[in-house]
Amino acid sequence: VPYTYEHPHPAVTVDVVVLTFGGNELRVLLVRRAAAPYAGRWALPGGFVEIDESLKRAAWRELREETGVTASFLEQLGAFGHPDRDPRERVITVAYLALVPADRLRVAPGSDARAARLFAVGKLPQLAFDHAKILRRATQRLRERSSEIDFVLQLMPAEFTLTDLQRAYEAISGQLLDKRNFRKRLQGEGLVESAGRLRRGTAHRPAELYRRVAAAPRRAI
Amino acid sequence: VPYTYEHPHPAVTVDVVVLTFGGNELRVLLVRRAAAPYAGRWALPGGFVEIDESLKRAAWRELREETGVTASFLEQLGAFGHPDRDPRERVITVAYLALVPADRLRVAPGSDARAARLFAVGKLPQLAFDHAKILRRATQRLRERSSEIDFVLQLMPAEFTLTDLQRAYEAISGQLLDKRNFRKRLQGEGLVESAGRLRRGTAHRPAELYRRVAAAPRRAI
DNA sequence: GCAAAAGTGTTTGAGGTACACCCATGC
DNA sequence: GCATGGGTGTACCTCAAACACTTTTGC
Repeated sequence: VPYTYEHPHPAVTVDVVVLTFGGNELRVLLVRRAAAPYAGRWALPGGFVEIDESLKRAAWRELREETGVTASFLEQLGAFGHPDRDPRERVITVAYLALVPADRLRVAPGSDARAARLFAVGKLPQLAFDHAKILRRATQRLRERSSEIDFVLQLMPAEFTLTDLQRAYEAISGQLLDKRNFRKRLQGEGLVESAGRLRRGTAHRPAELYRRVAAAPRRAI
Repeated sequence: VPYTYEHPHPAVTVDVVVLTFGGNELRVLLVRRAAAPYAGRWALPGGFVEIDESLKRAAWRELREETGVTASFLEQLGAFGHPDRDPRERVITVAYLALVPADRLRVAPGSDARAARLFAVGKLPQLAFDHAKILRRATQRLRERSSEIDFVLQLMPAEFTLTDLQRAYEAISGQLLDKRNFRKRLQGEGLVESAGRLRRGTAHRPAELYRRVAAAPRRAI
């Protein structure tokens, strides 16, 4: 069934930058393209927006189809619409940033049997389309907002040590922090709480495990 | 000439939130819709993206067509794509924020003879589509970034007094500032310079006029 | 001379930054 | 017992906020 319009219409897609933190570095989820254009290249997961679904819902659906994950955090980065960013036809994409804790991310390619993998943000292969540009925007946004502690907390697994959290901060902001100052800052926020357990099995003093505080208690006036 | 596609394609528009400052309040440029839907309602200036122009260029073109102005500042706010935000067909819009100095804005409706007017952001008529939501996003963005002084400077005319500038700040941020602290802050930035003239004709001591410093001198490392 | 806005420095407090040592565990 | 990262408190410094009086003009 062909669809006809009086004026030319662009196609609209969503692309999702899925970031997580593991192995002491920031990682992004990429899928390998099977079809042309850019067959064989790595790309951000994404796809066409259905005609009756909202943009955010489309991003959420694509994310689930490709990763089986419901992101704890999903925010729009903006629209990218350079006229020849796709060689087939005019395609405008709306990019989203998803933050996913490492332990909730099962990189099992979804319905379409494409390869999917995590890459360290520092060591990327060449990407399809303008996805490198989109990814730069995503990491920039993350850096800008990394001072909001609960932003970075979205990347942490269910239980983590304060040193784990500090490493994530340092990787994102690109600068080293003082351990005592970092912990002092955390105390004031009340966004983490002790899990009451220790991480055993290390060749040194075991670290206390923490978890996110469930519902961010909004401060009253 | 009809255009046909295998899958349904949404229409894509740009809408521009043109903000300026005058009469001691923040103002937005609106146009009155001639045609259905929402005929007679006020709306943000905007229109369809041509098939071979970039999003920013489309925003820039629409802005010029409606106001005859080349904005000194134009930044994307994001995409708005709720499935039934337009009753005709699925329309996804990419919203832009434009900041224009009051003295450069000639509200002369462009080629299409629609009425165009400035409205105080505090006293708006009912708007077409989801434009109220887009406008809220715009003023929020402005507020968030009003701490960057050159952001607010984009709203000022060629020559202004320091009190004018302070009033603009206060209207945007919604809180009153201390005159001496405000001026102290400005000195450190080096973003304004004296125009060497005074604003005469007031019933009190005349104020010194200032202007923006031309090219923002990026600080060296 | 009176009303009205312009212009100008100092003090204080809060928050951020720098910094060093003992502790608990595995091997 | 030694190597390794975990955990803790204080001094200083910088920047933001509070605050009042004199000056210049038009009428």
